[in-house]
Amino acid sequence: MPNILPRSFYERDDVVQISKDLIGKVLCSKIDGVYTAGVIVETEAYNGRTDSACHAFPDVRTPRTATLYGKPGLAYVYLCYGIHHLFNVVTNKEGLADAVLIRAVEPLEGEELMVDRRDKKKLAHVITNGPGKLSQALGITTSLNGTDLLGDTLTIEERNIKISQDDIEASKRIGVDYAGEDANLPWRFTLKGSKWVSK
DNA sequence: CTAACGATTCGCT
DNA sequence: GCGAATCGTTAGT
Repeated sequence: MPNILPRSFYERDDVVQISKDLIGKVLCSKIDGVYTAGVIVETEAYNGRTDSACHAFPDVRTPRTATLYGKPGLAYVYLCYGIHHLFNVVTNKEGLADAVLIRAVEPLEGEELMVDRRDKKKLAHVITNGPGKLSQALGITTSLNGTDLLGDTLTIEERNIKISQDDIEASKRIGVDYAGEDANLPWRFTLKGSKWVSK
């Protein structure tokens, strides 16, 4: 029996804390009947009310951001640069647009399928060390936007991988320079020493 | 309806 | 290191 994280995990009001807690958890996908999974090693926090790097800032509802305002534990997937599917987890209470971007995972199950989806020959860090890359490796596309992570297509599970708080490193977020002051917030979290994080 | 642009990646120099 | 690829979303005409 998989140990799926409960809704209450996502419903907490501190999106930064949730981002840290997600390091070491396992992201699983079952697409077209095939299963892949990876350990989350890199995340970023986005706050819809105080953070100008967030799509929903300053608390604007648009067709795209509707998912961010949905209930905690939903997947928010959107297309970036017309090419890349980026995967986020919706957190906080319904009506509050907070989310955690998953930026990198360490392949755990279905490695061959991930390599295949990425059109590569063998397993290497380039397979999943970026938000667009891991989405492709796990088979995540915008058609999964709004999927409940407590269902059976996409889940995040606790597999008792021990992560010490000392092993989590905070740094500036990537690719959000346009956000001015908020671009300097130390809201990116990586697993220290992991070769699977993005550069 | 039109135009500008992005929470990126990849290939070439 | 630099620039193109590529298209949905958004805001403005």
